[in-house]
Amino acid sequence: MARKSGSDGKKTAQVLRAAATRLFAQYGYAAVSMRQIAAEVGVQAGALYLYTPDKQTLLFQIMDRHMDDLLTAWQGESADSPADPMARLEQFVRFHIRFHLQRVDGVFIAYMELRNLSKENFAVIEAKRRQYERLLEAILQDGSAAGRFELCDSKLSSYAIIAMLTGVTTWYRDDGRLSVEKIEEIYLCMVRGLVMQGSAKTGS
Amino acid sequence: MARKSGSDGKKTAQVLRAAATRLFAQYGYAAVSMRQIAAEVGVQAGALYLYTPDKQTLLFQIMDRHMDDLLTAWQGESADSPADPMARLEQFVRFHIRFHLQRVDGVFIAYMELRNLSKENFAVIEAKRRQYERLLEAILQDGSAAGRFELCDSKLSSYAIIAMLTGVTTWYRDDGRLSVEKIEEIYLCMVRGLVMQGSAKTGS
DNA sequence: TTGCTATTTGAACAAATGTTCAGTTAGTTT
DNA sequence: AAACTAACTGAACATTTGTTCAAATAGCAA
Repeated sequence: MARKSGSDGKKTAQVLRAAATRLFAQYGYAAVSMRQIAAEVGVQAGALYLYTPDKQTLLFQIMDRHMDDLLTAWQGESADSPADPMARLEQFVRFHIRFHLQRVDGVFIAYMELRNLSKENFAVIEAKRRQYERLLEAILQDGSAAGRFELCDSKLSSYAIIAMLTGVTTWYRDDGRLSVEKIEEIYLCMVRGLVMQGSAKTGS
Repeated sequence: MARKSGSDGKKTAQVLRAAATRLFAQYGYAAVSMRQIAAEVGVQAGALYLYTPDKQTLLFQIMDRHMDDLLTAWQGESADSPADPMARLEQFVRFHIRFHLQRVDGVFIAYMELRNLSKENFAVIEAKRRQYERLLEAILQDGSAAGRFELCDSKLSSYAIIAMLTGVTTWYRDDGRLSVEKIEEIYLCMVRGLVMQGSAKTGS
């Protein structure tokens, strides 16, 4: 019935976002209640409505922030992009794996909870996902036009590469047998093979 | 309060499974109620408990049946497996894409609803998923041992290939620009490049 | 026709849900 | 010290949830 000692709105907002992200990733949006999230934050459910108009907006803002962070981080990363398409592809692959392994919960939600978004919210997130996918597609098309790649199909190659790269988050463990650097190397190796397919044919 | 005219338990059971599969895939297990499933079946919620002990078991049985169908179908498909590892890999890739595109809802649930399974149910499904993944890993290892593949990493190659193949279900449309056959060819091409990566290096 | 079985209805039950808000206390400003 | 604002509590609200089960009807066998 009272304000808690030491309460700080900014701090609570951050704790709320982190708690909601973790619980949505672990159990799923619809399976987690506002009361559960509140308990994790250390407040009552009613207090959450000081920080979010409703549960749907809470989910949307987590996903939207994740996509914005991803696109912004790539913009910074690619500011000094090399000219060589293979080097740019390498830059993208390393970036994708590194960024995603640092935000496994956010990535998980961004891919798993699309169905729980309202139509309008879905459209916003979908547009940003397509924007990110087009980044890779552009790299692939440039490389193909420059004769550096021999793609099986431009669009499907970008779908396939994104799928395999994002798939890393489904099995990666911090204490696993492979470091992030090693995983980057191995996935780079596989992606090179995938985009250089034509050379593989002539080599056999 | 009465039995419906023309009611047939076997038929209702099949309709229930199909309706639950479609609704779980479209909205998610936790977001769909037994009343919604019942409405889709054309009965009241109480009637569902003649066919399933509870909601969790309904989900589990859908996922379990899907995995059983997948493993059984592969067993039939690979009964006359060619000896050449590349041909066997091709067989697997075609099979995976074809099977998954014929059961998009089932596939979706099998991958998306793991979190909603109880511990015991999860263990059962997880074991079958690993069994399927090992099928591909065995093909890759045999090909590598025979000198036909030059893998970047045996285990990660199988993870990456499964991820990209399964990812097809996230964008495929029946009326899209590509036929299932064409998709198979393109993904085969990409998978070949991925497993022949070493040859690509020496070719450059 | 009678008796039995199968299949369903419809309401009940206990519990949980998202959201609201008057009231209370902590922190800040005057 | 007083006044104001911020941050929370706790209960209420309407609704929904999974599940149960007595009763009713349809289908089938004798």
